[in-house]
Amino acid sequence: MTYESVLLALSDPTRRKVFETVAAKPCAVGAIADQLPVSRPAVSQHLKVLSDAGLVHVTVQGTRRIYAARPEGLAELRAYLDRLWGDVLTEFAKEIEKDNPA
Amino acid sequence: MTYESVLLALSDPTRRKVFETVAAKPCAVGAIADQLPVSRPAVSQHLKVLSDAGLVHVTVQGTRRIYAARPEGLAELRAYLDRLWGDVLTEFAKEIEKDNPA
DNA sequence: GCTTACCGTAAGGCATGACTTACGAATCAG
DNA sequence: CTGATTCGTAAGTCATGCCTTACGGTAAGC
Repeated sequence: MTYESVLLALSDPTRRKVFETVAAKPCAVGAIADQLPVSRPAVSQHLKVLSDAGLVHVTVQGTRRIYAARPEGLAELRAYLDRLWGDVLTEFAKEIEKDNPA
Repeated sequence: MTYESVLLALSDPTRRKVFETVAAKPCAVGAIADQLPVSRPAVSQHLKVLSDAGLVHVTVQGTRRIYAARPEGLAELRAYLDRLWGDVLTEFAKEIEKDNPA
């Protein structure tokens, strides 16, 4: 939902791998777990965190649940980074100007 | 250095606040701690993590150390996000096309 | 209906991480 | 040279997080 939850969700390596997997191609839980060195429940828990952060969404398909990436989640984080990027560049320019006075 | 360390560094709320503070204006350690509900050593430890991630750099000034934000650190993370953004949008487009066949 | 496949949740263990206080090093003021 | 300021690091505590196994619930196949 917020960029803070997105940041926290993507900070874990295996959870980030889970997201990258579904970002490349929508996938069922078991299929994701097969490609990772963790158990299926672990993947399920990671998917819950990603879902709460708004990074993925589910579509039920029989007993299987297909998870897919959601653009809005990443957009949230990108907006925050762009904001921060502006501040950093502004301060960086001031510093350069201080070293090279007109 | 890597986008992974940057992601991890910015995942903590107070550490993120520390970075936002120096991003707005270069600052000494004590001055940062005064604006936060944590002790000065805690800020020092956060600054070390931020420094290892390449997000800040130091300039010694007598006994004081002025920390400032470093654009390259954020650039690393932005590049990773843009890469991910491309994958997500591509998959998103496929999904739309599947629902609205030509 | 009964079995099988797929999945979420609960409970517990174990490592990691964030914070504190205490201490030591380095610099400036007097 | 002494005292004061500023800071980094060490040691220890305590919470949080990630993973595991165990269980229950739902849908498909025969």
